[in-house]
Amino acid sequence: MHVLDTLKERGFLAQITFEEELYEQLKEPTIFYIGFDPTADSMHIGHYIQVMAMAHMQRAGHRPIALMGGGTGMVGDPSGKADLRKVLTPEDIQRNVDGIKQQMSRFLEFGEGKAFIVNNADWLLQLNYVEFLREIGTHFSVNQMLTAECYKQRMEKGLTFLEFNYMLMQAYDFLELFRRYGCRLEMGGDDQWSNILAGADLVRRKEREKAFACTTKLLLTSDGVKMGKTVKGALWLNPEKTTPYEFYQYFRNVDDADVSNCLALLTFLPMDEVRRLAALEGSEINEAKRVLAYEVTRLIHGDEEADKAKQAAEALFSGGALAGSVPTTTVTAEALNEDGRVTTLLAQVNLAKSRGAARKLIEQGGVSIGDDKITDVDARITPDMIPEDGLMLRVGKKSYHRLLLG
RNA sequence: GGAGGGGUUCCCGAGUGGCCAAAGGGAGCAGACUGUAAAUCUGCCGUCGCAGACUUCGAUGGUUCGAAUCCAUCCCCCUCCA
Repeated sequence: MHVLDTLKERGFLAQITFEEELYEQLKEPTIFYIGFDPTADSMHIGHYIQVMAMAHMQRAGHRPIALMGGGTGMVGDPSGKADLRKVLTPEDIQRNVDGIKQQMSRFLEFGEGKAFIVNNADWLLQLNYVEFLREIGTHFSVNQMLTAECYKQRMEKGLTFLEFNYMLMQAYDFLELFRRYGCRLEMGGDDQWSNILAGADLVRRKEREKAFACTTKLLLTSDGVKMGKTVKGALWLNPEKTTPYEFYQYFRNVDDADVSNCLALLTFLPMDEVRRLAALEGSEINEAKRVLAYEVTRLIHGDEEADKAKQAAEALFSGGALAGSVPTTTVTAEALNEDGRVTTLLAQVNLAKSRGAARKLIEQGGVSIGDDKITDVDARITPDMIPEDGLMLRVGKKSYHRLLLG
């Protein structure tokens, strides 16, 4: 199956340039790239979808370049953004690049003739302003740029010249990657369409060679909101930022309408299987959600963590035995004797933001100890209440924390 | 550079001297109902908290018994003109 058809079938593709020609091009091994801004030391779920697209491409015999935006990061992409990004130090960027590369290596093969990483700081930071204007600037029409969708929002709010240049820099990246490595295709999120298109155009104009652009759909919920937002912020791939259990639960709880899309985009399950699972109705769709949550967790955190998360979830929600992956805190008898109030403990283990918040949760009937709902705001936990295998604190239906006596 | 209009709690947006921790909506959290879903209904929703206390309305000063609201200066944004 042609890789474009694979990507289409799974719902990755949003826009493509010269579709026919690109089909032909991809019949041969092709070097392509996707850019990532190394603004954090971990990817989140939005990046992950890009990496999945890269993985599909690599499996089809193409060679991925992951471009780190160490240089463009110093300017900041204004597309859809409200504020300037802060400038990162070279050390920050290196650390972030390392973190991201490590996460990517689960999905991409790096090495000789395989995927590789480059940083656009290597060429962008030493550009000469006048030379750049004369070589690149002449190819951009301000009139056209101003009509680009990605600047629309900023045209109403205000756009600085600094950010206005972002498009030129990103376009220049493509040209540079073409010159250095013969890269012919840039992929990216659909919000990058204008920027990506500008790059492909630039290569065609400067080099009179074929260059292509295609964008992937953004991971949106069926309401059109960006997916991957949690109480704590983004849904990160780094287990220290988002635990495998939280990660599992996020997908276990997706909206019915989003199951099909997530399965296709975020897992490698064959499409026949995806269609079968997505067709399940009523409460049966929970089966599909279990598969989704398990598969995605497994791909990102490995079999072992996925098993733990799954077991923990099943144990908690079907009232079975305690499992290993629930967040746990060990408390001493002395500490409990001194202040064993439930409000204090909830705040301590982060199930509630503060004692005041904990108090409100209890007042609303949202807190349980073991299987008993608490109604008394001043309830206490004493050392003898904690059994050998721990005492389960619960807020709402989905947040658990186990107390051990130590 | 000139003229006018703005900056309010996570977001949108009311509030023009005490009744304002600040309407309304959205988001979020909790409860009921469910399928660990959605929709709906209910409660919470600045911080810490038993009461109560403390800090917010672009910034800094001032007027006043009392300011998000009045005055001065400054910063930022928008519109029109140059």
